[in-house]
Amino acid sequence: MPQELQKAYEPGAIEDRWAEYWVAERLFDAQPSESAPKTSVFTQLLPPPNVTGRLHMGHMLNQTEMDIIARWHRMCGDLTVWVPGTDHAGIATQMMVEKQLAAEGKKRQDLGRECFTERVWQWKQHYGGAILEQMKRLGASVDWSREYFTMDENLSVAVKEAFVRLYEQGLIYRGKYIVNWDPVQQTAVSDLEVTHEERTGKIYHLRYPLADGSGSIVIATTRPETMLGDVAVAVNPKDERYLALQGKMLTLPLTGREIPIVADDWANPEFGTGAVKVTPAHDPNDFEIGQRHNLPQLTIMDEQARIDLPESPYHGLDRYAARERIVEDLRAADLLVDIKDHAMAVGTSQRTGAVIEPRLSTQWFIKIQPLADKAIAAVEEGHIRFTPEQYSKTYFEWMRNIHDWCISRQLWWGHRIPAWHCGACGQMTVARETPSACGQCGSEQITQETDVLDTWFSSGLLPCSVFGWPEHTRDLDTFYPTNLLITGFDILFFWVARMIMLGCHFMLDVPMADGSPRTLKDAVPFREVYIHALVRDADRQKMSKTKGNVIDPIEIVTKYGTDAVRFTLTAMASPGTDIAFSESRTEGYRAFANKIWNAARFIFMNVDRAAEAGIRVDMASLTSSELPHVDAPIEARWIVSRLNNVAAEIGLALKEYRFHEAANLIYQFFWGDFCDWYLEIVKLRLDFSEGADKDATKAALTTLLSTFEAALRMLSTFMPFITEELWHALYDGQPPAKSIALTRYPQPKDAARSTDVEATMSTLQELIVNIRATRKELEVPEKEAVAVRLRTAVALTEALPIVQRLAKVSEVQPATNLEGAGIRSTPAFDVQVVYERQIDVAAETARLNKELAQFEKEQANATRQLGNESFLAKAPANVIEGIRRRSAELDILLEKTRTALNQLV
RNA sequence: GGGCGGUUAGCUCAGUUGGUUAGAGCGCCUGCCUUACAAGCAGGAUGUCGGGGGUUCGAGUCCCUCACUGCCCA
Repeated sequence: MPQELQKAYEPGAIEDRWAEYWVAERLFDAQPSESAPKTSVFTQLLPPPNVTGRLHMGHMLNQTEMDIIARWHRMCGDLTVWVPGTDHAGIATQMMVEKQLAAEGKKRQDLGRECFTERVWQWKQHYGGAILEQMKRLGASVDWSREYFTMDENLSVAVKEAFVRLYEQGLIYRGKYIVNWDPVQQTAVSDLEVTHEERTGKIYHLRYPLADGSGSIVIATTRPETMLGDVAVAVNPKDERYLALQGKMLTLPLTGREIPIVADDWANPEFGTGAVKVTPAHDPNDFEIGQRHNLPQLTIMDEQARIDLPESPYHGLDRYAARERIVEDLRAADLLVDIKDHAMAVGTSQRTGAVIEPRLSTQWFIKIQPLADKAIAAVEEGHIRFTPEQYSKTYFEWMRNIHDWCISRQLWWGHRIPAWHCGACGQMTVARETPSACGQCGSEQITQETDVLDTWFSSGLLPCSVFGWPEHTRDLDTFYPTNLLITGFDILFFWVARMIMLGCHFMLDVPMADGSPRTLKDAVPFREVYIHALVRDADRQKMSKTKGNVIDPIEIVTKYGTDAVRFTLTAMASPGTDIAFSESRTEGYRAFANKIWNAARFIFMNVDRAAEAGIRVDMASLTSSELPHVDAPIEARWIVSRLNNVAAEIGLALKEYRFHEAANLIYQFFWGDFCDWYLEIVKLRLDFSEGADKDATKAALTTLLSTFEAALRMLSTFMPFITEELWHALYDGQPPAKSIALTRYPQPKDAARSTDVEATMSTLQELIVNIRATRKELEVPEKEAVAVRLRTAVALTEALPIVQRLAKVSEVQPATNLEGAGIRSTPAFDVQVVYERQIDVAAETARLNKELAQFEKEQANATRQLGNESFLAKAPANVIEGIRRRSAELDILLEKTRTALNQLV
C-alpha cells in the first residue's frame, strides 16, 4: 500500500534526499561497452564553469536544458554521458588567491611562483568545488566519475601535446605586438575580455612646432600623455591643408625629439584636426602606421602603466597623473590649443575593471587562419548545426574576421608554456618533456618560459581531452564527436569557436574506431550547438550585482522547489528569446507540482480503498499492460490516446530544442486532460461498494495507475524530484528500477491514438462546458442539480452519467425541439438547462447579438472566399474543404442564434 | 560605423513551410471550503498582431519603408 503523503507538496522535504541518492548510487555513470553500437550514444560536455564561480540563473537555465536532453536520451535508451567539470580560470583564480594573500599583508611575489601555485591548489581544494556541489543539489544527471578540471594532469598532457604539435606545424610564433594590457593584473588579456564602454572624455588639440621654425601643426588626441612616445604625426595624403607639410620634421614638445610628418590613409581629415600623432608602442592603429612607415617603437610606460623614462621629469608618474602634468606643461608652453568634451569608447578589463592599456610586448600567438578555415568549413558543410540557426551568421562573421590568437598570459596560474630559453645560444627549445639541455647548442643553461597559456587554450581541447586525447582510447572512439553543446550566446566566441577550431584541427589526425581515416564530419567536437538566451529579471533588466537584482538560484529553489524553478525556465525557454524570470510564474509551476502531488494522493487513496475491497492491480505489469479494450469507457480510451499523442509531440519538440513547447504540452496534459477531465470522470468508475462490478472497477483503476505512471515518466525529465518521489511511492518500495530516470520514456503507440475518440470526447467536453456556463447565467446555485433537455445527433448515451456528474445535472431529457430560455447551441447539439428563473433578457440578448455578429462576419468571409474563383483554383484542397465545412456549421449556428434571439423577445 | 534581433491581451511571452475562429501563464471580475488539491474548482471580460505601403485568392507570418527598442562586433 503506497505511503501516506502530506496534504501539500513540500519540495524541501524530499529534494536533498534524492539529490544525494542520485550521486551516491552513481546512476548516471556511463561505461562504453565493447559491443555498444555507436548509433545509440548520446554525449554532451558541460561548458566548463569557472572554478571560482557560483551558480547563477544562466547556469541553471543551461543545466536545466542539458539535463532535460540528457534524461530524455537516457530514457530513450541511448548510452548517455554528460561530462561535468570546471575551468581553472587563470586571472579570476589568481586574483582570488591574491586577495586572500593581501588580507595577510602579502603579495604573490613574496611567496614565489612555486609556493603561490601551491596556494592556488589549496584554494581550489577548499573552495573550487562550490559550483559543482550546487549542481549536485539541483540534480543534474551528469557522470561524476568523469569530472574534469582543466589543470588536471591528464588534461595538462593534452595541452602540452597540442602546443608542441602546433609549434612543430609552424602555427605558433612569438613576437612583439600590441596587446590589451591589464595594468592591474599585469598581463595580456584577449579582445573578448575587454569591455568597451562609452565614456565622456576630453579631446586635446596640441600644437607641434616645425623643426625649421617655419610654422606648426595642430594634432588632436584623447591621450596626451602618450605624446612622450610619439614617433611621427600622420596626415591623410589627400588632405589639401597639409600637402605642403608632408615629409617635414617636427620638434616634439617637452622632449625636443624630432619626428616626421607622414602621409597615411588612416588619418581621417574629418576627425579632430585631421592630423594625428603616432605612438606605435601604445596604440594598435599607430602600431600599424608605424610598420607601414618603418617607424621606431618607443615604449614609455611600464607594466603598471607608469611613465618609464628615467631621464624624464615624468618618470614614475601614473598615466593619469602624467596626463595632468603634461597638459599643464603644454599649456605653460602655449602649445595647448583647445580642450573639448569628447565621447569615446574606453576598454576596461572584464576581470579587474582597469582601463586597458594597449601595450607593445612579446607574446605567443597561434596563426589562426588554417584553423579558422576548417572551422568555417565544418559549419558551412553542415557538420555542425546551430539552433537558433541565425547564430551561424554571427559565427561566420567572427570566424571570417578573426585575428591571430594571443595565447600567452603573464600569470602564474595556468599551463606553463613548454618552451625553454637557452642562456648560452639564445635559442628556444619546445618539448613535451622537460629538457635537460638546449636542443640547439646542448647548453644546460636553460630556463622555462614564464608565461602561461590562455585558459581557453585548454578548455578548447576539452571535447577530445576529456575522453583521453592524445591517447587513442575507447572512450574517444565511443563518445567523440559529442552530440551537443548547449551554451549561452556570450560564449559563442569563447568555447564554441575554440572547441571547433582545435577539435577539427587535432582530431583529423585520429583515425576512426575501425581504422579508416577521419574526415571533417567526424573531427568536429560536437554535431549540434544549441544557444540559449539570457535570464533577465522580471522587468527584463539584465541581472547585475551593481543593480542588486541578481536572483540566486539556490535561494529561489529553496523557496519554490527545484522542479518549479526548472519548469519556469523550461516553459519560458523559447529559442532565441531572453527569459524574463518572474516569481509569479514560478509560483504557478509550484502550484503545478502541488497539483501532481495531490493527484497522486487521490490515486493512492483509491489504491487503498481498492485493497480494502479486495481489488489489487499487479504493479509489475503496469508498464506492459494492454491498451484499454474497445469497450472500455470513453475516458479511458481518451486519456490513453492523449498520453500517446502528447508523448509523440514532446519528442518532436525536444528534438528541435523547443523546450517551452514541450513544457507546455506536459503541463496541459497533466493539469488539463489528466486532472481536470480524466480524474473527475474516473471517480464515477471507482466504485468499491458491495454490488459494484469489480472487473470494471479494476480495469478503471489499472488504466488510472498505468496512465499516471507513464505520465510521471513523461514528466520526469522536466521535474525529476517530485516524479522520483511519487514514482517510488507508487511502487511502494518495490520499484522496477533504482530510479525513474532509468526507466523508458513513454514511446507513442499508434494503436492507442484515436482521432475518433478524441473528437467524441471533445464534443462531450463542449456539452459539459455549455451546461456549466448556462447554469451560471441562470444563477443556479452551485450545489443544485438541474435537469437539461438535449437534442443531438451524436451518440452520447454512454456518456450521460459523465454529463450528470461533471455538470451537476439531475436528468438528461432527450428533446427534438427546444424552446424558451437557457439554450446553448453548437453544430453538434442544442442543450437547454431547465430552471425556473427569469433570465436577464437584456444581457442574454447582448450576448447572442455579439455572437451573431461574429458568426455573420465569419460567414461573410467564408462566402467571399468560396465565391472567389482564384481561391478555389489555387488554395489547397484541405483548406477549401475546411472552409466549406465551417461555412455549413456557420449556417446552422446562425439559424440557431437567430431563433434564440427571436424567442427572447 | 558594420552585423543580428525585437515590437502580438494589463504584465511576461508563444504562434513551425503564408490557410479555417490569434493562444498560454500571471493578473483582473463573478460564484463556490463539491471528502486529491483554496498552491484548488467553475464561469467570465480583454487584442484595428508598432505605423504606412506592397506581393498574394489569402498576411501576425513574405518584401519595402518609417518609428521605437535590445544585443554583438569595430
